[in-house]
Amino acid sequence: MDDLKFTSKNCDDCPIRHRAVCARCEPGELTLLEEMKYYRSYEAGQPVVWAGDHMDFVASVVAGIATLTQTLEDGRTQMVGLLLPSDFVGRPGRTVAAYDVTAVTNLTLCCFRRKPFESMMDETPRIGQRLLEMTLDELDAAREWMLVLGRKTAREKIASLLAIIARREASLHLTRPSNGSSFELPLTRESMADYLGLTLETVSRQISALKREGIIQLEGKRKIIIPDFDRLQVETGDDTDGGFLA
Amino acid sequence: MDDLKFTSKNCDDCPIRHRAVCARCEPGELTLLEEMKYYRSYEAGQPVVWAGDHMDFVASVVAGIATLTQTLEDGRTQMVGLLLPSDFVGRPGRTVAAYDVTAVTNLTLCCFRRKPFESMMDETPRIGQRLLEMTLDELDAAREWMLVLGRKTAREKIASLLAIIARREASLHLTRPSNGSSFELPLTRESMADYLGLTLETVSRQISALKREGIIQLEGKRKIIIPDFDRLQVETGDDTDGGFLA
DNA sequence: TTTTTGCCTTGACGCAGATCAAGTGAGGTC
DNA sequence: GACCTCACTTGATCTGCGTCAAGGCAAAAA
Repeated sequence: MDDLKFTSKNCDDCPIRHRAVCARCEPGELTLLEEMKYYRSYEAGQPVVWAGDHMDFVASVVAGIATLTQTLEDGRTQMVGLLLPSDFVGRPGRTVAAYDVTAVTNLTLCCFRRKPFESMMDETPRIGQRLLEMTLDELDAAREWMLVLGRKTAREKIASLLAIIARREASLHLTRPSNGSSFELPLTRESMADYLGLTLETVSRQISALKREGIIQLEGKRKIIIPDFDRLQVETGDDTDGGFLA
Repeated sequence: MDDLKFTSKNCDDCPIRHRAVCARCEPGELTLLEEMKYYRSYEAGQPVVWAGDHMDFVASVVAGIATLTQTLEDGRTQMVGLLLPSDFVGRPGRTVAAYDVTAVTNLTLCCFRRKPFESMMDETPRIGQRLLEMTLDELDAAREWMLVLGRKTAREKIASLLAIIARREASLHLTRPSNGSSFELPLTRESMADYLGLTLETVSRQISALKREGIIQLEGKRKIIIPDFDRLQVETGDDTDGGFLA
C-alpha cells in the first residue's frame, strides 16, 4: 500500500477525493462524513465482498483497482464493472451485494457505514445529485460495453479495451491520447477475457496479432505502447468521426 | 393509440404514473410539473430521436414500448435498453441523445421541457432521489444483460429473454410467474436478435428448438405459452436457487 | 382473384472463436 | 543450482453460430 496520509479533517485537502461525496463540496458541509469515514485495505487478489453478502457500508476507491463480476453456477464469469480511484462501491438502500467485488491490485477503500451515510444523503441533496451523475455515467459505460459484448469481433474487443485504457490513462495527465503513449496493463489475460466475454487464449492470440501487425508494441507481457492511436481506433470498429458526446 | 384521458391535475389520479416524478409524491407537490408536461405520440416503427440529436426534453413512457439502440458504422446494431410504461427517457444535464430511441409499438410519451424540469429537480429532492433509484435499477439490468451477452449460449439467451418478459408480465398482475402463463411477444425476431447479440435466423432456430422440446408453446408467431416456468428457468443457465435480491 | 410485402422458418456450409494440450520464461523458494 | 509456480503463448482440432439462400404464410394492396 502507498503511504497515504489520512490526516485531513475537511474535503479541500482530503487526499481521497471520493468523487461522490467530496468533490465540489462546500467547506464544512461534510464534517459528518469526515467523522464517519474509515479505511480498509485489501491485497491484490483478495475478495472485498461476495454477491449475496450482507454489506453494511458504502465506499469509494482511494487507491488501486477492483472489479465487479457476476458468475453463473457452472463457473462462467463476466466482469460487469472496473472500479478505479474515485469510483463508488455499494448502493444506498441495498444491504446485499449484487456482485462479487475483488481487489485486482492492492486496494484502499474509504468506507462509510450505511445508515449514517443514508441520513447524510437525505440532509445533503448535493450528495444525491453527484451520485445520480456518477450512476448515469456508469450506465452509459455499461451500455457502451453491451455493444462491445454483443456485436464486436475478438479483435475489435481487444482494441476497444486498449483504447479505453489508453484514453483513461491520458485523461489522468489531462491530455488526449497521443501517439507513442504507453501504459501498464492492470489486468491479467484472464481478467481481460472475463471483461470481453472471451477466453484467455483468444485474448492472447489477438494481442499477439495486433503486435505482429505493429498496431501495438509490447514491453514484457504487460506494458503496452501505442505508436499510432488513430490506427488502434480504426481497429475498434467504432465511428471514426471522433464523436465524443457534447 | 389508446383513448387515454389526460384530465387530471394532480398526481394521485394521474393516469400516467410516470414513476420518476409522480409515484409516491405528495399531493400538490408537483403542481409545477403538471403544468409543464405535454404529450407526444409515435407510430409503431417511428424514430423518437437519433443518437446525436439535440434533445430539449426528458420524458416518461405512458403507453407502448420503445427501444434504445446503438449502431456501428457498418450497420451492426445492439439494443441497450427496452423502455416500458413508466420508464424514463433522457438525462438531466445532457442536451444530446446518446442512443437511437425507436417506438416499437405505438407509443405515448409524457414530456417535460429540460430547463424547468432541471430547476424542479433542484427544488424537489424527492425527484432526484426517485431518479437515482431508477437509474440504479437500470444499471443493474444493464449489468445483468452484460452477463447474458458475454457468456450465455444462444439457447440460454432466448430463455433468459423469455423469462424476463414472463416475469415482467406477471408483475403487472402482481403475481409470480406461474405455469401456463402466456404473453404476446412485443418484439420481432430481428429486434430480439439485436437485443441478444444474435442473428434473426439463430433466434428463430432456437425458438423452434425450445418449442420442439415442449419448453415453450407457440400460438401463431408471437404468442408464447410457458407450460412449466421452472423448466424454462433451467434453460437460462442462471442460478436455480430462485435467489432474488433482498 | 392475384400480387406484393413483411415477417418468419429451414437448410447447407463456412469460419471465428472455444477447447484441449503442450511449451516457454520470469520470479520465487528450497 | 534445481525446482516450482504462475502468467502467458502457441498449435491442433472442434463446434456454435453466422452467412447465404430458398421457401412459407398471412395480411395488405392491386
